[in-house]
Amino acid sequence: MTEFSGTTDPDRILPLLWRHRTARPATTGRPPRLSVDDVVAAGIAIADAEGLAAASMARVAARLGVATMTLYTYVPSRNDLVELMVDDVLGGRLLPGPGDERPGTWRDQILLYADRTIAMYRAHPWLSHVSRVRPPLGPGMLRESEYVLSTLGAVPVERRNTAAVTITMFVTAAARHEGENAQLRRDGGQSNDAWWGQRGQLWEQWFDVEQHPSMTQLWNAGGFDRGPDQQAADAFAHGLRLILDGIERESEPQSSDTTGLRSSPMP
Amino acid sequence: MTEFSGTTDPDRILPLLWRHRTARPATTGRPPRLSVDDVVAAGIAIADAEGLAAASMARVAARLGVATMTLYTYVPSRNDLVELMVDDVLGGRLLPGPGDERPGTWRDQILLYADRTIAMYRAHPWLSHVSRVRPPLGPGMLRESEYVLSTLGAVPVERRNTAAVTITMFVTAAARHEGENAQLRRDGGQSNDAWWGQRGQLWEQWFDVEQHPSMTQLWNAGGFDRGPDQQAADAFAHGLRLILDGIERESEPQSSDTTGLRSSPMP
DNA sequence: TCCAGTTATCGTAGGGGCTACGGAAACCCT
DNA sequence: AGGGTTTCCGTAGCCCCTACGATAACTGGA
Repeated sequence: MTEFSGTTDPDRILPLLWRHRTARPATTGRPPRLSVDDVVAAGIAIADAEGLAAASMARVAARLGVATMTLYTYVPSRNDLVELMVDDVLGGRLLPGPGDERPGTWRDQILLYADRTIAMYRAHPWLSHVSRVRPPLGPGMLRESEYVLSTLGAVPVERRNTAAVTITMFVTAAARHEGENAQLRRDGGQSNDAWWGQRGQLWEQWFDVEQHPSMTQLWNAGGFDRGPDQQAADAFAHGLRLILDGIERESEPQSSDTTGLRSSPMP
Repeated sequence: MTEFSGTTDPDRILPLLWRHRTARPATTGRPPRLSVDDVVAAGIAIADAEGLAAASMARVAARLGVATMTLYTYVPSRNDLVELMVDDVLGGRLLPGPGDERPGTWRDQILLYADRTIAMYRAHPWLSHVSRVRPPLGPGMLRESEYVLSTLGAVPVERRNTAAVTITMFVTAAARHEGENAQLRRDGGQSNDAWWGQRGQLWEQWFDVEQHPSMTQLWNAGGFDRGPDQQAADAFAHGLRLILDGIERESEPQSSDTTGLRSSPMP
């Protein structure tokens, strides 16, 4: 199940997210053995390998060779540590910023965003455990917002943000699904297909054909022949295409395709 | 953050999900003080009021007036308890089954599904903490699958399941978002808008205008005037409409709207 | 040299959580 | 009344987060 985050103090977490150097590096006092980046990197490494729950304060500290309580010098709480880990990984997609090279059409730009996001959730499945409703307001998250919006210059401003949020929500949901899948596969040592196979008794022993005629009909027609992972992939590709088609259609000023989103590169 | 579930034994959880009465109610031995339904109901009540984490074995047992370990007579583990809670709540939507009355058009049938699902996540925000990649294979979950598929009779069988999964994934993601929102609002005693307001310093102190031209431009054009909750609602309505439009369009045999999905009621 | 002053390190302890194990309790039937 | 069976639950082990306070390590000035 998913951890959420408790309330965090914006006055503490924002400077951390942006790696604010408190005036000068502080010339007095005992010098630190670690940095915030060290702690975040250790947390990510453990979470990547064994899941977010394994990235406990004790485990992270052990990996860094310090006592558990030492971490609290660098990070206010475990929740804040997770938030830092998330923003770090979000930024790790290296989505093109202003001036950077990028694909020519807005569609390919969105597909780049989608691909990198899915890859990110595959590489860091623990991301799926973190809600993104109130995301970390750090450079990684803002870079995503900027990139997605920058691909939608041809959408009228009144509708542009709705389009961006629609795309972001859909892609994030699909990636989260994929990440949950990867995590379950690793933790249980069992693929999704194997999991379903192990539950074959459902159909013979518990499934009621009378109550589920549409499923039965589709089953007999071979509609479930593709495994659950393929189904999810199909649905993602299909849904994204429908959404992009719709946005494109709604952005055409009249009915022709001489202007508007259709294959318009970034200005 | 989100809890996931560990591996569960299908031979134990499936009979529980379907509330298998082990042959006869067992006439010998000490009679039980509770039922599985009691335990599940208590878990749901606590989770509804205080979140999934609060629904610990100790808290559930206390609410039922028994010792903690007593629960393990009814339920193999806390993970299994959560799975039972989920299937119970999924079934609680009471989506129309075969023969039950339902809206006339497939679109309205899908909207019924979407509305009830969102309402479910609002009423039981803890659902957002549970992955639905390997869902509980109980009556509640199957009822959902049957209903969604039953609305798509006009989609060609080869594409029907993809359409169903696309819709389900999108609606579930939106509902999960809404549930996370409700949970954060309750736990932090703070609305989403208030949360953003509290972080106003982001824009003055940390935000880099040079690096985020598209955001800045849209901000100045009033593109962010609607708060985050309204944006999410807009995106959900918009995305669902685009997906349903696309499915409808792809299901029209030719180009006219005399047959196909367009306003075709269930057979 | 030595001593504040300052910052980092971390041991202890308190409050929760899940659940394996095994003994006690409660009931039916003979 | 006694045996068989099922439920009930106290104990204890292991893990997690973090408040608090004592201690260590370093700088700069006297």
